[in-house]
Amino acid sequence: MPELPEVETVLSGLKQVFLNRTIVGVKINTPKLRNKIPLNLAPKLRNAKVIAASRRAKYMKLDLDNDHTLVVHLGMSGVLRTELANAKKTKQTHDHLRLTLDNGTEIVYRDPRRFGVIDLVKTEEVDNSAYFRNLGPEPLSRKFSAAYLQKTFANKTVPIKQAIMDQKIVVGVGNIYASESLFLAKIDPRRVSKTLKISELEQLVSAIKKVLKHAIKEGGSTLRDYRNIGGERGLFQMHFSVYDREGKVCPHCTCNLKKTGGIKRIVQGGRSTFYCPQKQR
DNA sequence: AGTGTCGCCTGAATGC
DNA sequence: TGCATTCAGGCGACAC
Repeated sequence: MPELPEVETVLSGLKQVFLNRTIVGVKINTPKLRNKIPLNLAPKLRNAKVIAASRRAKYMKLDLDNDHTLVVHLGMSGVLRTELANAKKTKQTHDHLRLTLDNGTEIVYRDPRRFGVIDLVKTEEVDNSAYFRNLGPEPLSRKFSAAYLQKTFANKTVPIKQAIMDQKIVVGVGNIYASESLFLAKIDPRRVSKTLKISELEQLVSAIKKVLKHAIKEGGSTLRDYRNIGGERGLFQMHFSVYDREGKVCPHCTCNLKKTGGIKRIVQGGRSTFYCPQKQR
């Protein structure tokens, strides 16, 4: 669920409450997420101070002052949020982890579908861990360029929509932003990756960067579960051109909706794709 | 090696 | 109203 813009938004909130704070309390309610929360998590977190926080792909990394790094992935339905110590509690059915900081702030990890990850890795080993070892470049870095995609796509027969969601090719782009970026780049999501011309790859790279930056500015997209650390919704869903808009017109549309049927929904790799057959070729 | 399918989980929306 | 079915933003394990 949460893609790069949502994770980036959560991270910036986490930095504000977490950095240079010491964890004084750890409570694990459900150890079984995508992986099991490790047994040494609670003792290692207790009395540790968070000295740095960063994002890689859709993962957050919280570096502690004891040479360990807390790795967090929100999966499909994960929410991290702060609660004041005495605030009225909402239902806690899926609150899997609860951290208490030295100023009384509580941070709760809630994840109904339990596809998320909470793990603890030695800081010096984290970038070589299974989570990070095989990831492609960050989409907002210079390494993610048309030339890079041209090389990477040389023999790729998968549809372009699936290729840009492949975290080995480029990280952070999930189902929503893949559809939105392809619309902005005017590229049909079904196109075989290796058939894209360099000019199209340039459009695509620039569209992905633009869409992600815009979404970060809007605090991400909230369809259902996603919230930032203060419990607020993202706003980028107001700016969707095609995602979740089957049968509607796309922005600046001049076609006859009755004739064309508007935005189309198809399934690729088991996931919904939305696109405009008139504008995307 | 590259590609396609399945399953992990729960909850909300939809259909009968 | 109640029950069954479908779908959801991710990702890794498989089989071919």
